[in-house]
Amino acid sequence: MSPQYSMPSKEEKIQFFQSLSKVYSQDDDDEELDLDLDLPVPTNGLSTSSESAASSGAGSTVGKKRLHEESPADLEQRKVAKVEKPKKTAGPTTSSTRTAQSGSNNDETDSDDDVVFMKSKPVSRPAPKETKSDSKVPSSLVSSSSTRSRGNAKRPDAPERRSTMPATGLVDTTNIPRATEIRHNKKRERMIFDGISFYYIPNDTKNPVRRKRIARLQELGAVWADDLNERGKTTIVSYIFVDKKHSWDMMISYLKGRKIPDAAIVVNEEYSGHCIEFGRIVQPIPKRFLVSKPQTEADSLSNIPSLVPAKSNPTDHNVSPYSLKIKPKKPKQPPQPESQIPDADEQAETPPDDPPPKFEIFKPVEVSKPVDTKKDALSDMIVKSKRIADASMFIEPESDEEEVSKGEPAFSKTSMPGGSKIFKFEQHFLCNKGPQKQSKDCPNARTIEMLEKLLEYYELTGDQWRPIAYRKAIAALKRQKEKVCTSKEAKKISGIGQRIADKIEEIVETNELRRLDYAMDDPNYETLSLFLKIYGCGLQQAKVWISQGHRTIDDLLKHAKLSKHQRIGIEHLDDFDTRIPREEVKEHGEVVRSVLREMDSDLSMEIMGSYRRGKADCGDIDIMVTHPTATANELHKVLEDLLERLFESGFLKADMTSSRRMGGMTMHGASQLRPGMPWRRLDILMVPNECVGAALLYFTGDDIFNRSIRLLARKKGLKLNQNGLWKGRQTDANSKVITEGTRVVSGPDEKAIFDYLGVEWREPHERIYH
DNA sequence: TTGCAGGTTCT
DNA sequence: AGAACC
DNA sequence: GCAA
Ligand SMILES: O=c1ccn([C@H]2C[C@H](O)[C@@H](COP(=O)(O)OP(=O)(O)OP(=O)(O)O)O2)c(=O)[nH]1
Ligand SMILES: [Mg+2]
Repeated sequence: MSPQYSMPSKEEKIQFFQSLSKVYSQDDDDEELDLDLDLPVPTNGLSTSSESAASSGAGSTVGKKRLHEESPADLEQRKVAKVEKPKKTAGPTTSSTRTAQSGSNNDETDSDDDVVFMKSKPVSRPAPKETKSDSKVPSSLVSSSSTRSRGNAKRPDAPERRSTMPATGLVDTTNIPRATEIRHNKKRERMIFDGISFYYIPNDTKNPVRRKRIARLQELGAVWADDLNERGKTTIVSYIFVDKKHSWDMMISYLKGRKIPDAAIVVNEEYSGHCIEFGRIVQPIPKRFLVSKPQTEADSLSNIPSLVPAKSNPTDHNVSPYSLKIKPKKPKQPPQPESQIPDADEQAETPPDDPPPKFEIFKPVEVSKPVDTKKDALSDMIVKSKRIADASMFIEPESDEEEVSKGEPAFSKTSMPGGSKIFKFEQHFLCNKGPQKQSKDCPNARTIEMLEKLLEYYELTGDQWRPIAYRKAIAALKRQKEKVCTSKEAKKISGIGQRIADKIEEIVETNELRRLDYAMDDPNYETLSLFLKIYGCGLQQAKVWISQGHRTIDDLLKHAKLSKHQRIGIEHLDDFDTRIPREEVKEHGEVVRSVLREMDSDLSMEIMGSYRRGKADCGDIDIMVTHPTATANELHKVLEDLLERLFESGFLKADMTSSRRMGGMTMHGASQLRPGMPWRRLDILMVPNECVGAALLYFTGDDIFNRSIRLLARKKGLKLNQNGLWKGRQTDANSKVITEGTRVVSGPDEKAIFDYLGVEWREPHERIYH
């Protein structure tokens, strides 16, 4: 192994935000960029479609990710988060000024939150230099790339620990600093909004992000007005913030005839964050922040087009205008590592709050990795695991950890190839954990809910591993029968380490998580979440679109370059983002089954995926087609034939695997039961008989279970894939076979695989780990 | 410090 | 080769 | 982020 050199410049990575803000920055020397990207800025009414799109699905969940599969809790909170509509229900607050907390209509969820970052550091243009006092710390965001253009990026310093003030519902006027006499708030931030008052459209805190923004405005000195012109009162609104997805017209109707003060400046919701970044109130860039009355229909529409002018980038736009560092080489295998500098500064600073990893535009430039490590490491691991298995034969279970669970507890009988039995070693795998209870009555429901939000956030981050760690931790927590209250208790649970344990304790004690507040504050959070719901759009693509200035689905339709999948994904954003009732899944399956029957009576099929695991609703329809004797080649032809028939019947609406190469055995498309019904994602897999057992295992999932049991196989020196369980099989990073190896288990029996691996059999419905 | 599943398809 | 997805 |  070649250890040390592998630590290249992780700091090369640039925080997404940071780069974005740079792009946008109106700062001195950025002119050219501005031109280049010409950010469109949403705000106006062109976001219509995005609105519907956004509201249709989960408000804040990240689509695709197979994380939580819908729990009542999820729905609940989405509902809350979703409320948007410009209904004019500005609560009848009595006082003329409000606080985000008090105004919150639905705050039982989280009582208060104050976000504070950038504490003492004078935000205003920190000297470009990055106090490099210490070598190691890459200082969260800025640092590394800071050199380029000035570092005006947000530089969240260690957030000050905030006194956990309950601020119970009350109005808590303490939050409303008296303008004149206060220079800094308790967090010692400059009160940049001192003396201004603002009104929000809509003027409530139903939306969590909006609430956050309002709270920030207040923290920095602004006064939240109850009405536009507090008649006879002192407050005269100086700024009107129009929240995302609200157009000028919506604002007018929201105001119901009330007049906009002449002096008021109407800006979009991003403006406040922009000022905070700069550390002072800056002149709003018209195109970016000002919301104005559309001249004429035509005009308003044509305004936007400038967006992606014929400019450069249509295709490979290198994303940031600032050609960031770009990835040097990054040769091999791990396409993208990611996890990044975990802690470094994070924990170094204030333990409680983490560092805000913001979104990064580029992947970390991983540098070369020791290629050879893999083998060595692997063999080491195998050796080690063997040793452990032997040695620990009699150790009792106690701590189980890792992954897959083979169900067995301490003594299992299953015989192994080598005559070994299941021991502690295997128990470490998740598989072993029993099925989890339903989220409903779980004593840790609230904790889980919060951690899931954080998980969602980390997924937007691009970190490859942290989200997995969170999923495992959450899964472990779900399996607990008792409420976990302290970090000490939490840490005992396998899959939960110090960091998450601390968060659990914080959640239990304060019912909130500072890290989360911080995360939600990210201005691109929502846009990123929205784009990621599009089938065919992943994190990288979403970042590119955002860096190009796109903010709504409409922007994408009008100006972005879309792949075939993405186009379909956008057209059916709502459909694909909606889970399918079990009954409907079955109907789709029956359609396929009947067609298969016409083709060859020996063909059979099974509905796999979450359906087979017994879920009440599924994200898609997974179908496996088998034949007792057909060869792969024949199956391929069967698939072509099947698709043609399905297409003709009008059932199959799209084939996103169209250029299926010869020999293709899979199909990914969309089907529709009857006209008018939603399109559903349909996945078909043709499986030759000798692969059926492994395919059953694979296609039943869930994915975490698969990874777990595969890791176990690996630790036993075997390889498990959808075609079988192998010994001596080697593949390259690209999964091209290097050494065939021999298939140790083949055939239609999935149980044989469990047996060979020494994993206790688990029914499909017990294979859920997320 | 290091690994974290293994594969397919499209661009 | 990278990205998205199973 | 967790665990070895
Ligand atoms: O990264 C992955 C994704 C999926 N699978 C397997 C397990 C999964 O059960 C099956 C089908 O994938 P799908 O994405 O349809 O997941 P699901 O389990 O069926 O859940 P959903 O209800 O979201 O469709 O493919 C993996 O092995 N690895
Ligand atoms: Mg599925």
